[in-house]
Amino acid sequence: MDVKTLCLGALSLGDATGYDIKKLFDEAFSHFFAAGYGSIYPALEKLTAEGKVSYDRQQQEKRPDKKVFSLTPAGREELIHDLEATPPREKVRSEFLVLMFFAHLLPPQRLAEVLQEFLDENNKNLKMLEDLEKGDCPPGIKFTIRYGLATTRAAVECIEQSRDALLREVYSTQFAQ
Amino acid sequence: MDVKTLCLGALSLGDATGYDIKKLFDEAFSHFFAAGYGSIYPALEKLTAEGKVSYDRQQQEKRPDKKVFSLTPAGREELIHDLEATPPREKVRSEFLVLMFFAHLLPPQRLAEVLQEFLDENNKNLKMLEDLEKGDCPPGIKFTIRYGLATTRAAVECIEQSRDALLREVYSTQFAQ
DNA sequence: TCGCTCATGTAACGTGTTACATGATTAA
DNA sequence: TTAATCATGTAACACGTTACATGAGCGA
Repeated sequence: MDVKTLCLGALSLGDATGYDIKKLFDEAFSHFFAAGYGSIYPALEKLTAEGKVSYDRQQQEKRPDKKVFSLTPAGREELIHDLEATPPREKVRSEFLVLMFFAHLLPPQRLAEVLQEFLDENNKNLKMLEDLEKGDCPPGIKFTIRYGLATTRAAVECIEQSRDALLREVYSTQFAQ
Repeated sequence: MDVKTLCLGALSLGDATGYDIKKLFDEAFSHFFAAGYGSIYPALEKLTAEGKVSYDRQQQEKRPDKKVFSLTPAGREELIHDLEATPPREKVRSEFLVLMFFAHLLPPQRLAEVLQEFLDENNKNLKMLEDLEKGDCPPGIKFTIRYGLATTRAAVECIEQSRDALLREVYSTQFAQ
């Protein structure tokens, strides 16, 4: 599953421009899939070439032209087949946990900063998810929001509970060096 | 931060072969960073060329030769500088949540399977983490284990609580199509 | 006037994935 | 006899990231 599939998915919710799709990645998809313009626009181009999406060029006053993309029937089929064939995986790449793993190699002040920054980041994400939760949406989408809330809250609680002890212990134990 | 940095980190725990390092990725690092032989061996080669690791070739009876790598002083410095310069990010790529987001496009049976498979996978990871938790290790490492346990348990609970309602609701609501 | 929103895209680069290739030993 | 463990590596490919390039309108 790649950015192309997610673009098909985005368009299954309604017609959209590349710009609109990017916003979807930054909002509704943000806690489980990332993509930037550099992968979205080429993906839409490939999908167009494959006949899985089509677009309508719309001229605008005082704005650059828009390409409003729509899913074609072939695109909808492709999306459904992709989804059916995708095993439910989850891959985390956490630079935060790498830093924690090697916490004893960081200067104490930096370790404290790292914990605070990560906590702030998570709280920001929590706010975004809480806002999303208020909206009305299909049960599948609602589920992704609740899942994000549950795991992020668990992360925040875990850090808040361990932080002080961690800062004290890391530099007093002699495992390192 | 890339596989090279993680290899330096692995070697900061003690000398090791590429094969040993792969095991570390599959065990202690597995819930926050992935790497296969195809990225580990080339990383060790580059680090050798840069003078950040060195190796001792050990002949073995009935086994292929081993290259036992060690961190050089330059490598240890590089590791520390890398860690200090790394912002605490976390990136999730969850094909599972993509499937949930578009749950209404999956056949009911497949949706049930997907939920079960993902739950099984998480329970397997929980067991691995629970085993790791029993061992004695530095506080930073202990923290990564507890963090993994906390977030994975939250995920499992969230799925168990929502699963039945989700399976019922997804196909009865009319948001889709 | 500063920064944000709208709007599209390219090109170079870095990185990682996958499959392949080899092969003996050992425990079930 | 099957699968797992030990042990190393390569090559092609896919994919995504980053930085760059452009530019008007609008609200604070």
